[in-house]
Amino acid sequence: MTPYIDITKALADESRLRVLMLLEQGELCLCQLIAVLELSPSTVSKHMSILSAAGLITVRKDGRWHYYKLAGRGADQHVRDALKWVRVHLRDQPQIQQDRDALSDIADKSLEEVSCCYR
Amino acid sequence: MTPYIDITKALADESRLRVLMLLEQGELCLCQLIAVLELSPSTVSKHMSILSAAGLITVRKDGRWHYYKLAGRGADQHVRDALKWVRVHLRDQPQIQQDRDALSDIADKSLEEVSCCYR
DNA sequence: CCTATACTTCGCCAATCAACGAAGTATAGG
DNA sequence: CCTATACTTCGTTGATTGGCGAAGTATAGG
Repeated sequence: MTPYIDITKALADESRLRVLMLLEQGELCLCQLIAVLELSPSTVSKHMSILSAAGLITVRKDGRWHYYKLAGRGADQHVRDALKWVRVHLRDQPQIQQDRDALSDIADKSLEEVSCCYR
Repeated sequence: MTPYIDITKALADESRLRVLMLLEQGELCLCQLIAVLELSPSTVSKHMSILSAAGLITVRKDGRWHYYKLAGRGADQHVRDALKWVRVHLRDQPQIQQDRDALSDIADKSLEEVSCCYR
């Protein structure tokens, strides 16, 4: 049952659900998630490793930047169904809308500008 | 987001997932769940209150016996979709099959006989 | 190389959680 | 009433978890 419990545990945290909904907008790099969630780099990084271990997201590393996106076509059906539940049911939550707004404020900026969270 | 997080948290525990799959077989009373899970009455009772608070199950009290069943037609769509994910993806897990076997061993017995777990 | 920087890992802390047994509640049956 | 019993609530304990900052890793750009 471990892979299934990894998924339900990964989903059992508000910050991680917010991340998954943010990734609906497309691939994002860690510093952008940090900027929206307003959590420390180490905390967000840990969240991403939990989501990744559960198979819910994948990582692409391009130089110094790590880009995360939702698991897609290649993922197991139970992963895709779990993501669908999140997508369908959290869609209209105020917090999610607020995060989307915060993300679009960041969208204009360059990653160098966003990653000021490290300084 | 609270009602959604209540659901994901409720699902983020192996014993509770086992309970939900047991309830696929139909309404069960606490002593039967205790017998299959082999956990203490107080622990199982707490699990049931978490599942109930999340809206995943309902309770019917008949005298001394408390019967639990999965939330059905009347439940919110997010609850029903969550239960569907559990049902579809845990169906073939060895632990779940094992629990079903243990339950069918109990099925013949009267509740009075099963509830010996209290003595 | 060397520095700056994007991210990860580690160690710590406070909060939460699953488990239990003991005590409490409620109901069935004398 | 009174007892037995099915379940819940409470208090405790050990384990897990989310958060952070400090230290470590890896890459881009001089």
